[in-house]
Amino acid sequence: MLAAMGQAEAQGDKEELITPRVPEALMDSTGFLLALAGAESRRRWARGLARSGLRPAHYGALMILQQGPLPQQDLAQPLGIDPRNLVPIIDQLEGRGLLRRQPYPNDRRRHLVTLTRRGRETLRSVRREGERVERDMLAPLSESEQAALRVLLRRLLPTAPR
Amino acid sequence: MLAAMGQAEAQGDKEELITPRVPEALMDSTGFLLALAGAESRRRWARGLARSGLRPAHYGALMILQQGPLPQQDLAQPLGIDPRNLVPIIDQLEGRGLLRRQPYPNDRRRHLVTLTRRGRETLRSVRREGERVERDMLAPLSESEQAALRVLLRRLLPTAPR
DNA sequence: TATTGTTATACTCTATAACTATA
DNA sequence: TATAGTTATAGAGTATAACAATA
Repeated sequence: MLAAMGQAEAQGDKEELITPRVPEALMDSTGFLLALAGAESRRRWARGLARSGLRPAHYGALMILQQGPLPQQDLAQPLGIDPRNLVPIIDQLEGRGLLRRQPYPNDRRRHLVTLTRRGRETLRSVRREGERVERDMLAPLSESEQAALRVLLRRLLPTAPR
Repeated sequence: MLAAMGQAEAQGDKEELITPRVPEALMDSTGFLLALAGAESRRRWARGLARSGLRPAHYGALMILQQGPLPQQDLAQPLGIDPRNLVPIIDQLEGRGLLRRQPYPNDRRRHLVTLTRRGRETLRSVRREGERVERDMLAPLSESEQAALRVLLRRLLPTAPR
């Protein structure tokens, strides 16, 4: 069935000779599907956050800092953001009073990034929106399928090199 | 266990009081995991293709056109690329002689994009590299897990709105 | 010498608006 | 009136190079 569609390069004789087919070639590539689904997820997230004036990277940073203060390196790494690109993100969040750079105890090179009270409040409301976006995106999958997907992705990610 | 880590905002007394923890909050969000894994996949693809002077979008376009000529709209859609952003991609590929714009039979607005012989040859070699990248990226998963992931992603994607 | 945070910069990606030619 | 392709442009994301302060 897949082999049957061949090259189809010679153009025939009828009208509508080209019907847009499902791109089997790409659909068989898990890597490409991942990139596609990731872009889609990012797009939806960006749209959902736009109202609050935040972008996906801001959201990610706030989410992680929820668990406690971190130096910028340790914040950048799990976000998949390069430390130098994180600088303006932190700047913006600090400018809005959602977090603070503080001195790191025994190492004056580092800054300890800490959520402010206002940052925690903002996060709470923005989180609800994030959950809505996620529910929408994952709607085609059943609960158990969503769980399976999450497990697979978690096993996939830790290996990701910088 | 999760609740036990609390806010940890007050700084204590010992050295190394902050240990970079796994970001549980984000790891529970399938949407964010998707975006992360997608970005990683894209990054690896970009690196692997760099030698041939191609980028992920080029690769995707060539892969799809393998199945036969298409008008630009029908090429853009499955790639998740906006038609206007596809224009320069097609330009570049055409400039390298990997494909051609041709007249579309009964509708002079459209261009039928067709792989050239050289395009097919290039694709063959680039494909091998792509498969290597994918193998690397998916290495943490077993064969059957990779298949499961592919199935889930395929079910997830068709709904994706533009 | 190596590491943390930073700047400057360039290139890619994605999106907003609007135009041309065809239908 | 609507659609396919296109242009111009701006903003966000990502990467290359290099630097200052500190370890």
